[in-house]
Amino acid sequence: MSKVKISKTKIKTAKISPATKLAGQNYPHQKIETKWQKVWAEKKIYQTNDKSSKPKAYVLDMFPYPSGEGLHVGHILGYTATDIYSRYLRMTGNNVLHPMGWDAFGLPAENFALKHKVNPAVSTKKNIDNFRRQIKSIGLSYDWSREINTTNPDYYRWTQWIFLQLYKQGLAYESYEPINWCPSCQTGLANEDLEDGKCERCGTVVEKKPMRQWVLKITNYAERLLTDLDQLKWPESVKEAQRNWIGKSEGAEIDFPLANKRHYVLLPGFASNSKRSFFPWLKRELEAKGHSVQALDLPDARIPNIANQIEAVLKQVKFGPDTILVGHSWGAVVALKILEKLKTPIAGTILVAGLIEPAVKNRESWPLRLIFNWRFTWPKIKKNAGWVKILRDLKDPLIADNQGLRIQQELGGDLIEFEAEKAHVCGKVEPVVLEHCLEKIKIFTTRPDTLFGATYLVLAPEHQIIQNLIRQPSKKIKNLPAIKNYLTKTKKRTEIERTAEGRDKTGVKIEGLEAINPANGEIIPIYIADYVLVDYGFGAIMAVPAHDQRDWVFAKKFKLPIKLVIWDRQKLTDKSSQIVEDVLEQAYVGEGILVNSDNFSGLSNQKAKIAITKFVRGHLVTKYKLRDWVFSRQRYWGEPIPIIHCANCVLNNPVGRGIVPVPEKDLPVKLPVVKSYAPTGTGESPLADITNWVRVKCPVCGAWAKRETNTMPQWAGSSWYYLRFIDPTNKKFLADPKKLQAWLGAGSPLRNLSQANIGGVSMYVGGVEHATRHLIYARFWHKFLFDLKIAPGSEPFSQLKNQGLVLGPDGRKMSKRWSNVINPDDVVRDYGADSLRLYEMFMGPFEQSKNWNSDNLMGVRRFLDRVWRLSFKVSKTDIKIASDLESLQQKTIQKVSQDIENFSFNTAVSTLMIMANNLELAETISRSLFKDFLKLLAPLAPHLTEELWSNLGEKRSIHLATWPIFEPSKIKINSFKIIIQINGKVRDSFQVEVGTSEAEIKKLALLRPIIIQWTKDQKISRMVYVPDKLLNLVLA
RNA sequence: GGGCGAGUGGCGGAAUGGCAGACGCGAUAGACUCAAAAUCUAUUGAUCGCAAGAUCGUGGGGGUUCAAGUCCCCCCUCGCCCACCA
Repeated sequence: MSKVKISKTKIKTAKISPATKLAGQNYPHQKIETKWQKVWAEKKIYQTNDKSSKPKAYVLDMFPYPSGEGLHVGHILGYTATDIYSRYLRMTGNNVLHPMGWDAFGLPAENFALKHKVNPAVSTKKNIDNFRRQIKSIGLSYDWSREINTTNPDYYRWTQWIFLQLYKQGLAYESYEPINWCPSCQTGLANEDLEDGKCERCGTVVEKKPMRQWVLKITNYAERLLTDLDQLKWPESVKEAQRNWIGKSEGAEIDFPLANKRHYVLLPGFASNSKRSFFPWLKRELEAKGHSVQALDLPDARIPNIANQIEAVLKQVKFGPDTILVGHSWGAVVALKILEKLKTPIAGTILVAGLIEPAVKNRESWPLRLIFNWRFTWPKIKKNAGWVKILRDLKDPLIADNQGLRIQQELGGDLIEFEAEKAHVCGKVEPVVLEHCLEKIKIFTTRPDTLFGATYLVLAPEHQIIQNLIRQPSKKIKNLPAIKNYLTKTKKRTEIERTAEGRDKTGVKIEGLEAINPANGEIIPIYIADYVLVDYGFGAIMAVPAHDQRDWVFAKKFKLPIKLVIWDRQKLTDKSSQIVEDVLEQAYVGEGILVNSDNFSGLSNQKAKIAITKFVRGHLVTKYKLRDWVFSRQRYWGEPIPIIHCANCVLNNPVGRGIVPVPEKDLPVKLPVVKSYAPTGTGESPLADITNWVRVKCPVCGAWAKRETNTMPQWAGSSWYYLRFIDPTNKKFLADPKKLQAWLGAGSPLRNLSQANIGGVSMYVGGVEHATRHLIYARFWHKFLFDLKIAPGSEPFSQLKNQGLVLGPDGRKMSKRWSNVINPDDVVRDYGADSLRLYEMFMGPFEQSKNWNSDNLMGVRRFLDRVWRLSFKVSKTDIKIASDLESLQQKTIQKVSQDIENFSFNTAVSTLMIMANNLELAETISRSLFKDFLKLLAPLAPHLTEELWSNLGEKRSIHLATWPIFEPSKIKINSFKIIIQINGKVRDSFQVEVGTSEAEIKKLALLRPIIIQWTKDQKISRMVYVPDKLLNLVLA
């Protein structure tokens, strides 16, 4: 799960102070540490018992991606913290689940393997062994009986199982949309895998490439992913990052009709004519908008002769680039046949309740089945059709249900499925037909209140209208070369160049195409500009330069009109309507009152949002920046997607596209072991070449079929692993629901959340870099499993902490490039695991980034040596403890407990240092006092404390002992110091007995010589007394 | 451009609005030692002063308060994340 990149050379490590500094009275860390690690493993003292009745706590680290570089000191920071926390919770009487595993599928392992010509399975195993050895060497208290590995078929069987459930719920689908393609890694990537338009792995600039992909519909969960954030005890920055990533914005979708006049040709259906159904109404409506309309009657309507019909149409109609052909039912078939005959393309084609096969419901004897030759020359039709819209009545009693999709497969275009006013779209009035006959540009805006100020439209270069424009150039477009030129330039520009260059706005006007502002009927120009993104909203915006800074800049550059429609209530004057550019120096984006907006002028802009949207028949909608999760990788080292493609099933049911999920009983679909797994670069996974693996009998029809050869992305296995730890060896299910309920169900006091019922891991710790990937993906899968009633709560991780970055001694990120990498193995060897652990905790606040400093490491080692020497001063039997030492002990218990609970490990360490310093002053140390001290230190330095504990004759491990109880009554204070301030400045202090009254203290203070000196000749106007602490004398 | 976080000795860092600098590192001096290391003891924010002590001091500027590192406003610097999202 880590982003650590694989190195090719051996890591150079930074120098740490030589071990010789340790000579003298120090403890033998190597001997002690290996000894106790062995004992703990043999006695299995960290194994978690599901059946225990103690309160449960699930403390989890983000499991590592086992890279070839080995464990990083940054990993250890997080792992040590959770280890201390787990040990503390155990000692305070909780049943703690604290497991570890390996997130081992993914690109880096595969790239590493390719480079070194070993199988990724082999190198991965080697890396895991090394990680495990290193982790064990620092004495972390994981329950190793629960170790999991995402590349193990017993594990990924359930990853595949979850995918199948997603598929069955319609949340996994095939897409052919252009996606991010990394030419170096030769695979598609999700949006989340990009950094600055570059591949997050290798830094190569990604391309947009259309290809077949599996995609997960995470967008269905956008709203829940957003709102449930409020209930999580997570760092605010991570929650904010997710809110940002989901990117909710509320606004309106509004249609801008095109201003150009068209010539509509309407063809009626079988046995019908231009006077029936919606034809007369549609003609009237279109003519009212200024278009010309020919509603034709076809000859021989009841026994159609296609040749005659085509001839009749061609005779009456002059087809040109402004023609829009509308065919209803059989008329749609005639329309296609006419398109076959045309020499030049028309503007667009609308097929209403159309068909292309004699697939008609309940009409076996339909005459056209026999007398018509159902063959079409599709490429010719496609070339001439212009834009295509296919309208299908969802309850059509005649036309077979698959015809809409079949036409789309042949012609492309938009398939609109709706419920007609009358069956088979035969109503006198069919608004959906009219709506799609009229050409318009749909835009999304968060500011419908500014609609009257929309002075032009801007389309993304990839917008459908522009694609159509290029394919079927209308003579009315006067600057086609300039448009083409701009599109080519945009294409060449990378994502980075598009966003860099100080965000200089570029664009080009479409000469000869105009739109109508639906609010005021003004005809406005249309521009193409790459600052509009195709995959957000509708890839088109209305530009309101007066109230949007980007539009402002663009309008200034292209000298477009700027029209003020909102103005500050305070500055509102009679002349507001003339303010515009000469006063405005930039867009006015604030709230205000509408001006220049017809009847809406005078309204507050908030109210106008709804009113204006309603006025232009727009809709209030919510949009999200979150995109669906591109889930295929064209690579070898990942979980195979459990899908079979069956050509035979396509024939039987074209709508199903021949996608057959692998039956659950056949899981796991094992990744085949092969010699060559290099990426092909063709957009196919290397698995495609493994013929005997790809070839498989279709589980539905039995014919030979092909396996899906794409694999899952690296983030699949980590999206549910925390569930598997709960029941890692379950053969029947991903985990026993009862155990899931026990460990993740809501209501555990340790989760300590105000809102109940979200459940989840009690404490989850890992790097902040997973804010928008792992942590969003896992929440998505968890919510999905929650909906399936498998997960017991709606959130996977109720509490999250991010460890800060551990930088090199030079303050730079640890990297072989700077030779500043600290190898934990060296530290463990020279200073011991306890020193390493304690040092990392002592470095600074847990969540802050900090530099490595070997001198400071030496400091904590000295502390441990001091504790070692203290043990020689311990009394044989319990002796009386001095009261001030006892008070200190109680304060230490309280502070260390609090600090561990709050992850303030640095101050916990310093508190223990203070205690040790005080113990050192004593001739002999009370046995019970020292034992309590060892317990407090045990979570932080488990080896040394275990050794000293056993030296005191204890037979049972200190880590199974009970945490000392804080007893405030034992804190005995006889006197305390009162600070005397004069005007807030400290001037004096003195000791007073406990119980001295306020009046007495004031009296004593005024008798002090220093105070007399400071206050002489001056009047004390006020005395502020803070009980037991301070007295402030305020002089007049 | 937006969001989040942070600015405190020579360094890492501590401080429920109540003695700024806990604890540790480093440094200086001393003890031990033939010597070194280790260990122990003392000192260690700056300035002035023989001293007692005084003044200044938590990025900068204002404010609230008897009292501000801490709360409020403005500004500067650094780090991280997101970024033409209409």
